[in-house]
Amino acid sequence: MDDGHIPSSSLSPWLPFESRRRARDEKREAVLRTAVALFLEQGYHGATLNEVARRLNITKPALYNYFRGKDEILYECWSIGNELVDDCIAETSASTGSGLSKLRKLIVRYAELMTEDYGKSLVRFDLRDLSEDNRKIVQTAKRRIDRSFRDYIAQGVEDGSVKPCDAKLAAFAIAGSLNWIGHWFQPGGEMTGRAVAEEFAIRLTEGIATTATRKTAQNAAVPAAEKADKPPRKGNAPREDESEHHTRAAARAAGQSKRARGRLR
Amino acid sequence: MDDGHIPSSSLSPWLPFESRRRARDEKREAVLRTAVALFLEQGYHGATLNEVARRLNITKPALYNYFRGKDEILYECWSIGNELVDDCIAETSASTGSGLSKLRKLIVRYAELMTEDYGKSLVRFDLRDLSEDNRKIVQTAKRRIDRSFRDYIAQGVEDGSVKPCDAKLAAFAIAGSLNWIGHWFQPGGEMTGRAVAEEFAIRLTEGIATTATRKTAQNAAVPAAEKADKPPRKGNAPREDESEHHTRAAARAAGQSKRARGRLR
DNA sequence: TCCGTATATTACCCATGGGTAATAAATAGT
DNA sequence: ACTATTTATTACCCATGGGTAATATACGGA
Repeated sequence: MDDGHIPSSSLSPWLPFESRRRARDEKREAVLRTAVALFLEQGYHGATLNEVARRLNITKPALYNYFRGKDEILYECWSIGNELVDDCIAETSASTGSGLSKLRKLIVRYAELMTEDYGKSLVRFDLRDLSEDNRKIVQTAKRRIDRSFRDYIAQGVEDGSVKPCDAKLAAFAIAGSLNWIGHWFQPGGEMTGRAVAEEFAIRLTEGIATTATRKTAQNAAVPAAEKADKPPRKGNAPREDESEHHTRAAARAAGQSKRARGRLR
Repeated sequence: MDDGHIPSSSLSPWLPFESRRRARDEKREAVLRTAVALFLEQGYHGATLNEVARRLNITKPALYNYFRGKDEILYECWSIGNELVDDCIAETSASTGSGLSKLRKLIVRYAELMTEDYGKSLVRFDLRDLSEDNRKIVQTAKRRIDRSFRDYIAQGVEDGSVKPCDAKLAAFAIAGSLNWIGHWFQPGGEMTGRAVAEEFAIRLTEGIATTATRKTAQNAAVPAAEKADKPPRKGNAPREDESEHHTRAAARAAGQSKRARGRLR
């Protein structure tokens, strides 16, 4: 095909034919930045390592100095996104306030993440393209994220900031809206990622909050806990959560160690 | 690999080695049913035509009697899903009631679709795997779906059944939750597709509805034009949608013609 | 200046799987 | 029964792209 792509020398540590003495990690990250952008642009299967390399002014085999293979690059992209989510969760958990307040904080942060490349990689990449081991790590981490949403909702129900509701379904509904941002948002539109995030934080909690948040008023009349026709479902554990043991620390540690170096000579 | 898959003779018109005299269309549809299931199960790129054929007790080249290639099979799967959505929209548009009422109807139908294979194909398949022409068709259809959501919301704002809000963002939020169902729902869980659909119809409109509707199934919530913030424009009777009935038949017919036969000899 | 290590390049391999040609078997019409 | 048409099979082609081996070049330290 035509090589209509600009070498983008400013983004690549590999200057076309000059001194190449950058640090190793810097190069690794440059590969990932390029890869995640290309994967999002053309799809994992549509993107080739040759193209990744070309955009970095190097050749394909050079990539193997940093990664074991294509699927590992995919995993590393996802892993960075996951670390960013972990940060969101950590910050949110550390904050004080009602369950609703925490939920809103998490929504804002998570939503904004979905407008960025690494955030998108969390929801646009296919688990089945990963190796068995990495797939398990990802699945575990995804459950953890889901659990955070559920926990905040459940917490909100307890402290009265959230109307009684099925935490699981409510979390799915919220996460669905947020994850979808990663599919339709692209920078350069009418709204910034931040604006979308804040709007969503309001919109997605309007339905379940006990307190009105919109100045558009007109709602009022939202009693705290009127209808409890949805009993809490005690002791009916969802079958999908089985191995939640090692969550954050383990996932991160595993990720880090696994992401050590590319080739083992 | 192991061929651990059951021939599922009951689902395939091609009995292992017996009389094969089924009608052509029946076979075409059997291919699509098998393909959509496999694509969802293993991903489009992970699934091979050999495997599709194997599950139907035939061989790969036989598929080419019905389709031009793999990407066309993908498109046809998507196309069936799209017809189902068109039906949802047509039925909803044909109904009378407030914008909110129509929105809820559409949500219920659309959500339930997302729990079925052909519905999932609408949101799980990657547009970039389609040919140029088919991709454009899909994109256009997707915009049409998005427009339906927006229109109902806007209509609801006008007739007072929906709080004033950004119709575009609200539609994205709702569609996101619904589309996400296609990613997490799998039959055999605790809830049926129908139950999820109805719960979502309530939850997703709780935030924007002017009337509180908790757990009253989907009664046609009468807007009750008491809120004078946005006067309900008298003389704006529930828009008499000129019979959309043709939409369904026409779309299906068009679809049929377009996906007439596979090979042109 | 020389050497060892890290990093890049050129030139390959080759498994995979979509797609096709030649051909055989089944089916329908007369 | 004979023939034309449809529909299936066997046996292949081959482009693609991930991955590797051999080798060259740059760098950093003594």
